[in-house]
Amino acid sequence: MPIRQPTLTEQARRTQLIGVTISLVARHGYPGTSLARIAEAAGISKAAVLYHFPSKDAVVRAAYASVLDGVVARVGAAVEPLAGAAALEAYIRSLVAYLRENPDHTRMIIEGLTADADVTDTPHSPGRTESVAALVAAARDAGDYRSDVDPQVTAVIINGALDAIVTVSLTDPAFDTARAADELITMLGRAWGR
Amino acid sequence: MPIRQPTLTEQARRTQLIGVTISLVARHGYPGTSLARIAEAAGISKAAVLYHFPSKDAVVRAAYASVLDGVVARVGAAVEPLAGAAALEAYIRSLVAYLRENPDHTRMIIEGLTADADVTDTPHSPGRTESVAALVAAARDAGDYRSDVDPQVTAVIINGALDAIVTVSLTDPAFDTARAADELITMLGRAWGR
DNA sequence: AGAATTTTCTACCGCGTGGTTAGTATACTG
DNA sequence: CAGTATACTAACCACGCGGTAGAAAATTCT
Repeated sequence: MPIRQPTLTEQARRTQLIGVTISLVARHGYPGTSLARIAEAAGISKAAVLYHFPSKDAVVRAAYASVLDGVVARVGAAVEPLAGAAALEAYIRSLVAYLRENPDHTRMIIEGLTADADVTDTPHSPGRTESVAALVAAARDAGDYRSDVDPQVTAVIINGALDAIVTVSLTDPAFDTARAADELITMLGRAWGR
Repeated sequence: MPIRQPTLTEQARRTQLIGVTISLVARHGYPGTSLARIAEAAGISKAAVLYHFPSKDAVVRAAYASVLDGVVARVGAAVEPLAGAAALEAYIRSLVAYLRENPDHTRMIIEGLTADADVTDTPHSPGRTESVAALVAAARDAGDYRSDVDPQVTAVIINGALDAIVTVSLTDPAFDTARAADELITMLGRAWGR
């Protein structure tokens, strides 16, 4: 038996630990999420947690990767079948919708992208700006957007606006995120459409 | 002697402590800024720090208030003499310029507005969205912007875009923040101007 | 049933945290 | 010169942190 196949309980525990870690980070932030709290929330001891993961940091990183996978899958599915400006609009709408539906994941991501610049430098998904810039460039090349649009700068603005929309919606549940997304799309259309 | 007037050294120590705290937060983030590190950076003992401030938290809060006062003063001076869309544009440009010139203050502010939602709830300047919304509404009422602009949503988008521009500029010094600010202003003008 | 392995717990370790206490130079003041 | 407020330091405290050691359950395999 050259490879170790994960046991059933192993799999279950890992997903459970990832789950409780996500909600803990959502509730208490990164620094407030200690090994003891993770263990307590999962109903096991600290040592048991470190039996399934090499370190507390690994648990948090696994949880972060998990939520990131989720949002990437959802947004990817929404964007992939489309092209041009429609793809960019699908990105905006699907991202806002997903994060609206999963506030815990949202908290986790927001905490994550402002991770301390201590030893571990930015896990800050490095390709996000580039991905959106590519969508903007595609919309331009498809003839939907003016040729003088700056994909890089526009992408930064779009992502910033999205983060703000989601962040506000966390503290103000009455905030209409779908409407805000539409407003952003309208702005983009008026500014760069042709 | 009903009121205590601060001594000269008292004043000096306080400003010094605030200064080192700002750079510490900028370098190591909020959680990485401990009382011992503040004391060491200032060249005095922990107890001496707590002699001038009631708690470590008070030091950090004072430092945060200090940088906030600075940016408010600068942006306020730039915005005040103007009106309509010009005031909003001055807000955008002066904010970006100030934060570009004071990266340490920027780090501090960015760390601060993502403060842990633990016990201390958001110091997240609550009036920022409202202030910008007021500027947008003023631009609308002055006839510079369409009457169907939504000040609240637009303010959220603007502030988010600004945060993103500043954040990117921190990790990518080559990023042209002034150009990005102009781009944002152009977008706003095309979308809502008349 | 018995052996082997997977999973878990209790107890502990060293460390860094924010904060306190007692004592001590210094300097100003009556 | 005595008295007092200022501005500090060294030592200490309790606590929560991530992580480890070894034994004890639980589970699975033969």
